[in-house]
Amino acid sequence: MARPREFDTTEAIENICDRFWADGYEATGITDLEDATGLARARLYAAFGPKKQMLHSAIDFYLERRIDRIFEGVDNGGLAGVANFFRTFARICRQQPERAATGCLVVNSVVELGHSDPGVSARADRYRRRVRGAFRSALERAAADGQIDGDVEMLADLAFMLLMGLFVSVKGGAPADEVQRLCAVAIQTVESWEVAP
Amino acid sequence: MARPREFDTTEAIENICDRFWADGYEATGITDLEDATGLARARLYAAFGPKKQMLHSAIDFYLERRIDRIFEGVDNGGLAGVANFFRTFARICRQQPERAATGCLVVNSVVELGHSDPGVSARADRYRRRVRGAFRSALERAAADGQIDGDVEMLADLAFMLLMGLFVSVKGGAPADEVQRLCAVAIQTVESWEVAP
DNA sequence: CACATTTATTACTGATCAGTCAAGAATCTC
DNA sequence: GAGATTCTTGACTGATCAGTAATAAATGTG
Repeated sequence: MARPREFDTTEAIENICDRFWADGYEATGITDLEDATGLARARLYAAFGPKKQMLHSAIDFYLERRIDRIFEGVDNGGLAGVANFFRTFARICRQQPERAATGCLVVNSVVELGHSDPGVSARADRYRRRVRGAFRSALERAAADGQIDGDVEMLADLAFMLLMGLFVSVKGGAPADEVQRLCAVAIQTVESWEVAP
Repeated sequence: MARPREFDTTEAIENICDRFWADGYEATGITDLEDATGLARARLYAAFGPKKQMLHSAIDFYLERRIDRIFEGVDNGGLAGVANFFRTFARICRQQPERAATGCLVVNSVVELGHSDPGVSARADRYRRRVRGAFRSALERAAADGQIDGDVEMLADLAFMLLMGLFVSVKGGAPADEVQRLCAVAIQTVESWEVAP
């Protein structure tokens, strides 16, 4: 045991996460992270390692504290869980357009860095499995309840692609009405999978 | 009139385009562009302006010589035009996975830079209109021929989101079999829009 | 209290970044 | 051929980049 750390590393990672999320990896300098955390660069390096590793930690935080929490609500929600997810997405785009315009940290990172960084790629894999897995679980439940009768695997892939389409559109600064229209299409599509009772 | 330029600007832009396409905006240095074009930096600046403007020119080239040409084949192709587009996409992912993994220059740029750069945003708008417009034209033709009977606007949005989902997935280094599965889902989805004759 | 260990602070690296400047070379018009 | 104009060349900026070294301060254990 020795001198204790004077700051909360989780809180710092959260701020680092928000910065990378908003500005991207290359465009975010260590100086920006100093501003975001209020910590001198040497403290950041001592606590989190080099910049790439800071991104990895940021993505880990994002997966645990954002993605997991959001998709817990989808896992067992049946068809409504999937539809409500897209409804919530639409509402956030309406109510917090600035926040929505940051898109998704994982999507942003992986599109920026491609498969050049194995650490990011591995986390992108986890992300895809988690998101698609949540849709699949929800749809399996829906199928078990006789709510839908399509190919669950295929519909899960479809929902995943719809979500990626939304992320790209909002991040690309598509006008609000276009985003709402795309959301409506996603919601209608999901709802159309329900068989007549 | 004075001393003529000794190099082909279009050819240079094509090489610049390929570099930005493969590596992204921030990760591409002027030195990389010198390597890609064989031109000294001062010549690049004299011919194309600052780096952001080089990206703009690169995207313009991309829209004209890649996007336009690809989607000319979709515009009047009816439902088969849309389905064949996704089939071609799947084939490229199979035959030229390296090339496919670069995704789409516009999507990459807009996800990396967000709506911070108006020049990129404007080009992203043009891109969305062109791509979605091609899908819509094709589907309108299909509707006129009685091949489909759904809401053309909605289906065009859907096709657009599917394509974005594919771009994100391939760029993110999704395994080949997963990419093929996603492509198959996109193709099946489009084909499912056809009404029984 | 002394020692070992870790963190905090400050200043400082060399490298690389985008972008420029000045001088020479090639082409045009007259 | 003279002069104006543009392009080419190569060296050169200051700024910023990620990352570090050295020292001081704070804790635990003996």
